[in-house]
Amino acid sequence: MNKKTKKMATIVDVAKLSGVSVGTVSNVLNGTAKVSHTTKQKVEEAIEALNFRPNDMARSLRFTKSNLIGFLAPDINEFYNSVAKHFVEYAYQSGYTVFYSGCGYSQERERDLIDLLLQKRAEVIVLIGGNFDDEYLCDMYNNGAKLLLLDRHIDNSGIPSVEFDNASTVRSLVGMLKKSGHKKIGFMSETICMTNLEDRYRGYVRGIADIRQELKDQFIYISDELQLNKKANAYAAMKRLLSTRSLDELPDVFVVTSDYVAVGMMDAINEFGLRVPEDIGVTGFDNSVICEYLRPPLTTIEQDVKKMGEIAWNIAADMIDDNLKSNERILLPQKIVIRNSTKIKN
Amino acid sequence: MNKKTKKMATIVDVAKLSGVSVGTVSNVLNGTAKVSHTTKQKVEEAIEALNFRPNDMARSLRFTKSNLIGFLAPDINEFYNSVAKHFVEYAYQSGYTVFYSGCGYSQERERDLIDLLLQKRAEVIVLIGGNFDDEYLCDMYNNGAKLLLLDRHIDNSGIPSVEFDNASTVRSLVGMLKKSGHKKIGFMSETICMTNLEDRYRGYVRGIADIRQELKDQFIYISDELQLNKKANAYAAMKRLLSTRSLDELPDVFVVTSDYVAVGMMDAINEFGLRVPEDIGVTGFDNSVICEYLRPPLTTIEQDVKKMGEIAWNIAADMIDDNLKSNERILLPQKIVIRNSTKIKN
DNA sequence: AATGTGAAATGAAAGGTTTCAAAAATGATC
DNA sequence: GATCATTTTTGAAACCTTTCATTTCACATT
Repeated sequence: MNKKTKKMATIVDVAKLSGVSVGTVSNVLNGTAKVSHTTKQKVEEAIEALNFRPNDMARSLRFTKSNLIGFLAPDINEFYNSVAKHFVEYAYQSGYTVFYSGCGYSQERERDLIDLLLQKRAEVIVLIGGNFDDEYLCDMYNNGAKLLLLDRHIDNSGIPSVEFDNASTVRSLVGMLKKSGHKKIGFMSETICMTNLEDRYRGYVRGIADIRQELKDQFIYISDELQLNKKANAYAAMKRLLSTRSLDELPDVFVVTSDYVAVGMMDAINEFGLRVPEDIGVTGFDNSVICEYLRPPLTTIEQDVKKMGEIAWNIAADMIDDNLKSNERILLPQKIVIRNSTKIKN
Repeated sequence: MNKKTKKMATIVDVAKLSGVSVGTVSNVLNGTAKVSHTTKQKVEEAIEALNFRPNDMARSLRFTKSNLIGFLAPDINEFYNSVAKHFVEYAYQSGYTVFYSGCGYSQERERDLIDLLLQKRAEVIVLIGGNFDDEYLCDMYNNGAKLLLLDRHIDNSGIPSVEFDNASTVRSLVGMLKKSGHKKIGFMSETICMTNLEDRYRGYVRGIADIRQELKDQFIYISDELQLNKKANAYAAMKRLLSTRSLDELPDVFVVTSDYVAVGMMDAINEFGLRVPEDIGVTGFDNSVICEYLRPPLTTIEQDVKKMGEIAWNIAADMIDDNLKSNERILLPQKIVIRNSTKIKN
């Protein structure tokens, strides 16, 4: 039994059925002008009878206003979801609809979606994380597109952004690790393809300087294999490290730029019969749900996703009203969550 | 420095700038008719110069086709996200845009969003899980709205659905638990407010019958406090159970309808100095990422979210084409993932 | 030079709304 | 019942596309 597409009633149908003009129907719909009680009733009955709902495309066209916000992430994952969730909440309360989509880490897809959003006349496009095509973005921006960057920025582009203060946080993390008994502090990250990773690395470098140590190449492990499938690839990478080097050639703690990379590393460390944190400590990034359930629980960096969502919306709202005071660049603090995957200060 | 909203160029602007008619511009845009090489070039230059992008609202209006699919979930969480992600992937490949949103567990919000989607003339509205207002849904459906239910169904409504075979799976889970040495099998769930929970409960009842046991009220714990904040509330509930009853008045294993409820329970059990699974075993539902990292790792039910996304899209596509053969109701198998939170058969 | 042909370009209508100036209806007043 | 003031209602224009029946153009044939 097929379900046939029935064309929805239009305002004209409603007008005909209730015997008034379309203008009047529109008026009762939007309360834009006084309508006599009896007329109003007739119209409402007709609307009910025809199950009429105003066509949003026609309305938006008429208003030249889409009420649409785009929210693009490289992927649908825990961190991006939480930010999106809060952002959407605020937007919803202000009567905006958010189109939230991942891009599957494909630059082509990203451009496709931005284009789609531009065609849909999205009023702001929010881009969180990822390695979008900077040049394309600047082009769009200079052509009048309203862009907002989250968890990344583009130097000298004028595009507003909301970020976490990765550099400062990692810098203090290094100091904290030193204080709690770690001697040789390493760094493990996927390829530095985003500004947040740049900042984390910069923070590491500063932190090492703070504690008067030399930056040692062999303590720094950066690889693009960690970009996708973080856990499995980190596991493999760590196994490789452990089998080619002796313990004292290795750091006794790693600052790691992702919780899931940390998880993979811990798996490998355990498999070699070594202990976390006594032999090698590990930290993560994001404070994902798993962190507290790992054995040992993972020391990590918590980011206030709700705050980010809220501030992002405030800026977006200002952009919509052409009310953005300046080319905002906002830095949000992070929080170091100390658990047992690193030595505890004694 | 404010960024002013600049009105985007229209097809008329392009036509003017390139000195041709709008019809011609449209033709080069869509390749709908032959356009001479020189004209085409002129038009393309103008498009480039004006950074023109066709207005999607106007197009959709003209076509009376939105290319939009709604995908509504009660909340943005791991399970719903994964299904949505795969669904979106397929939809994208077919040129459809998916509006994915959570409803914050509010029925009012659900209706609001369905209404919005109807106004946007979404071609299909997919509803996953949750306790949507059945009557409202049936009304909409009978008025011609194209609805697709995921992970739930409505009896005799004719609304197509894709579900997991919860009843069968839980039934065999009970059998398996018995075989591996558990004697007293309990059931813990949030209030049975969705058909998937009903089915899980039904499976439990059948499973108990299979192993020739009586259904015991005191082994069945169903409470609406487990609906939100699952982990924390399950922890509290389990603590209450453990402090008011002796071990032999309690089941020696619980079939639990959610991973996070199981997590909370395990926390409480540990706090009482009891062991999982020796004293009390626990199972979960969904195979969330945390499951394998819990100590002990959690026995749970894995659901093939990719398959569900794929089938859902196929049905949605058929609905769009008025091609749905019958009032489909599809049942997908689940997989029991045995880990150490339950005794292992010896 | 007139005719015929096929290719290219045009322009008005349609899609569903809202707006607003103008028209119509109502009611009060003399 | 004519006039004026007020309240309701109307209907066409506008928003930006696409479509398609016509028109125009360029060129070849007689």
